[in-house]
Amino acid sequence: MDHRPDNPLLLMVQAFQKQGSLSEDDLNALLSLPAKVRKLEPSSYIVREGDTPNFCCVLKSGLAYRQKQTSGGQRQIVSLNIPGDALDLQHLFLGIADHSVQMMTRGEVVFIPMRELQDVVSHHSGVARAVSLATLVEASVFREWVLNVGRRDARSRLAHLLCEFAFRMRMRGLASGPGYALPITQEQLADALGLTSVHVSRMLKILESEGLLVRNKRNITFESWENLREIADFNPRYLHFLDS
Amino acid sequence: MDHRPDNPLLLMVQAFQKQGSLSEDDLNALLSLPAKVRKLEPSSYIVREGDTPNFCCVLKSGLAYRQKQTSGGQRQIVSLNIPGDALDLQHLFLGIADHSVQMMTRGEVVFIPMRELQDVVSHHSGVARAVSLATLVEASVFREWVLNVGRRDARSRLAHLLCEFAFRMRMRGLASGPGYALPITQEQLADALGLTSVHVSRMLKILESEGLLVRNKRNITFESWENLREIADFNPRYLHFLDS
DNA sequence: CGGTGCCTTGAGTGCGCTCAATTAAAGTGG
DNA sequence: CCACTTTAATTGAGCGCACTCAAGGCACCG
Repeated sequence: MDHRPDNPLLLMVQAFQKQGSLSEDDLNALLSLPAKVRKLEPSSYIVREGDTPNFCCVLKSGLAYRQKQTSGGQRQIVSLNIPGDALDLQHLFLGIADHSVQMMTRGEVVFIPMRELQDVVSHHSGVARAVSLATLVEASVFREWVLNVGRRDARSRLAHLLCEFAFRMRMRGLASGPGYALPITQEQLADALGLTSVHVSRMLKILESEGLLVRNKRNITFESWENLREIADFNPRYLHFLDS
Repeated sequence: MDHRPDNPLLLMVQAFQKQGSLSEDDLNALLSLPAKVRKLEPSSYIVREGDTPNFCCVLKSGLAYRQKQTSGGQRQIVSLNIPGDALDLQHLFLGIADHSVQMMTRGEVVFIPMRELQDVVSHHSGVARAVSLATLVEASVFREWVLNVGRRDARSRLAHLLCEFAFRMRMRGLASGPGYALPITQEQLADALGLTSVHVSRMLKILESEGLLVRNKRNITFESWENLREIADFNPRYLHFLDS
């Protein structure tokens, strides 16, 4: 049992606990998992499409993303990940990675041997439940992204991503004030939105000129969360925060 | 135990078995679930966004889809479902529905009381595994859709959807020849692709004029699967068919 | 101090949209 | 079975959102 506040899996476990109940036993099993922490540089790969990973990993600090590419090399970021997120739970049951996982910024990743995690999952129904819940919420976010990319114009689409990011950071207790750092290049933002970086630049300028946010280097401050939420058409229901 | 060939859950169970191993015990538990079959008309709702369903359902015949809408009423179809698909496994763990499930065509749906299914899942690890696998494959499809809608042009995007549909039908043994019925309106196709029905009509015409497919009412025949696959940039890896 | 990466801005283009009219097909009821 | 209604598909004309290409600015870093 390892409840030390610096346990590398603590953030993930806290995230699990916010969503559902873990027994004392589940909790200990998770926190006792053998875990190796590695510091990684921006854009280093954690999983490559085509791999069959023998580990699962959890983001401890920094930001990561998952991406797919067309055969023509067009990139689409399909997920942004913040500290506490499990980065590849799918490999517990799926063999071959269908997409790549990469660091967005410098940060730390916790690697857990697949076998050990599988054991814990199969012997602790509370953990199994938490893992299922996490993957289902993730799937819900994918659906919202399909809607976002498919049906919202560039301005709303960008605003939606900003709202989602802020909301998730707050859900996890990683942001408090009206602003947050967004250490993402506009090109990455564009790849997450199905846009070009040029257009993202223009849209950010527009949002700023509308008084919805203020930029300072890569820090973003929301000037009017309600107005931004409105034009983003952001409804956090799909994040399933506490709907048991 | 109910192995009769007309068991309404047979198709789903067969789909599970193709992906992984179910023990005799798992199998019997699934096939013995109380299940109520209902015939439904096109566009009737199975789940509405905001509901908290107390059942899980499986498509027995016909086609269904899942959709989300922007506050402005723009519709995005996020998933097409074929016979044997579970339509709302997410509600096993998530309370409030974040999207709607609707019939595309006339068809039959099997309703399973949530409680009973939860019991089977928690007492049969093979079933739990199969359910996890199914939801993870589903999530993988969502990711591919984000890529499809975000980064492919209209022609490839449409071709990709056609390829995916054909491939999945074949995976499940529901199509054999070079063609298949596609009982979907062009407007629904458009809503699945983030396009307008007008443009879908034009793209279908182009694909036909390129000799890639032939249309006859709503039947589509592939004239050149390889060429269509190429311009669709379709790689079935993301469907995780038999990669254990 | 030059190099490099990222962002910004302008000018011009084009893919997919809107609006609208027409045709074709599928139901529906007498 | 045929007249009528409704729904779906096609086609044209024109527009606009987001793209491409390219130049220039700014910040960070060796």
